[in-house]
Amino acid sequence: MLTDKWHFYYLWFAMYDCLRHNIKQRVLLSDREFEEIEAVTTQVLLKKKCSLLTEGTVCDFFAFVNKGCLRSFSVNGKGAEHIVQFAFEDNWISDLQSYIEEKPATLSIESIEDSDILVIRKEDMERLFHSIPLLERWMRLLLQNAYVAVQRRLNHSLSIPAEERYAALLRFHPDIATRVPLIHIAAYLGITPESLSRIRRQLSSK
Amino acid sequence: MLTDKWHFYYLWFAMYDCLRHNIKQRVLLSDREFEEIEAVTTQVLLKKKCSLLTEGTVCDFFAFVNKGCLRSFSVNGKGAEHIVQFAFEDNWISDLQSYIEEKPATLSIESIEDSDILVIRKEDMERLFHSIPLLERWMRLLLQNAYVAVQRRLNHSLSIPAEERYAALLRFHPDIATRVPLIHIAAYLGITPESLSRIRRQLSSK
DNA sequence: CGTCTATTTGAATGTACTCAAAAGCGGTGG
DNA sequence: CCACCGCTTTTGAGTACATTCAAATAGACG
Repeated sequence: MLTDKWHFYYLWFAMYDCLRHNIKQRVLLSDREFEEIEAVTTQVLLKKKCSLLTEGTVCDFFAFVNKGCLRSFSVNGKGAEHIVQFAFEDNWISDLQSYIEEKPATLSIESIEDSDILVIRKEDMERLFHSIPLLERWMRLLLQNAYVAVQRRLNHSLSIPAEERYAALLRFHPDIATRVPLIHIAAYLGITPESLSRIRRQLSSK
Repeated sequence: MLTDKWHFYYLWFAMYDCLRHNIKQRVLLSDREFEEIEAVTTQVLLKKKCSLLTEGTVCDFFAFVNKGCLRSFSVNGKGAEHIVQFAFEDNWISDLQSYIEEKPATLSIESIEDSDILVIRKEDMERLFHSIPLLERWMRLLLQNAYVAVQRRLNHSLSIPAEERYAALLRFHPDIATRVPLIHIAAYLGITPESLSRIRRQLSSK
């Protein structure tokens, strides 16, 4: 999972820039508080197609993507994968259900590209909640956002056809088509790779 | 929306029992704190098929269902309804997106049965967050749950066929088939009423 | 350059949809 | 209390669209 030869280089003071910026969007913390958070983060450098979480183990962490791209997914009885979330730069990813209930994860998390991740363990997170009460609010806001996003996605998956959903996805993430293999986007949209391929042809002929 | 002739009768001390019980599941509050919450709740008695929130108005409240059943739904361009949530007794409902961002709601909320609702307005809620810090945690936990639930539903809607999703819904809410019209359950599952009717026939022949 | 995987294409199949009509059910007023 | 009306649910037939399976092509990587 960890690699020694690697191509992300950070000046010591730049490694947490993205994380700080991300947290600042929701709550205002002091430098000391940021340092407290940074003290409990672990950097994980993942090569493409490496696993950060495997179904069946308890997910005891939150991961922040500094660089690269991860996906969380479940595998059904017939071996088909269903993608719950893509996490690009500046996004958080976890198996919340497993994290909260401390039960074996039903999701797996894997890198799609070589990725640079910051991980915070649950026990550290809980400690942070006590020493930095504002983080409770931060977490609430993060969850609110995540909830609204997944609800919108559910609604769309029920109400609009796959072709439009794909077009909307492209509008929101213009680079997803080049960065993420078609097979994963299909698994995200809930259709077969063949169908998505045909949808692409249709869209490009317009 | 409000009705004068009505068939829910409460002893003064029983009206908030269900609400207290619901909050106690997540955080431990003092009687004084409960009273503070109760002081800002408004009881709303809704007849069947009455509206609590209409698409386009800002949703500035959280509603708790004491008795009865509500649904939140969106209407797409072609007039088709898609149900986001059913809220039975002991459940919360709102248009979180509208509530959070204070923008016009994309959802509507309506009663399915005669219902007894407790409403808390956002401004009061924010005040409560300040005077009862534990409520911040309560809200976080509520959101965590809601998030996990909607994510599971999204995952199921992508990965398992409507027939199994309906069977699972019945296992979780055995009374939904009698309390909620087929047409709404179909709108919840994302299929046509005709298809759900055929699914019912198949299931009952087993 | 060759192998392995991802993507595209084609044809046949099946499932869910639409449209139309009949049956069932609940509520209302005579 | 019963007859009627409107709405919900069921049933049927034809259709459209996504899927499956199979094969060809294109791309990525050592």
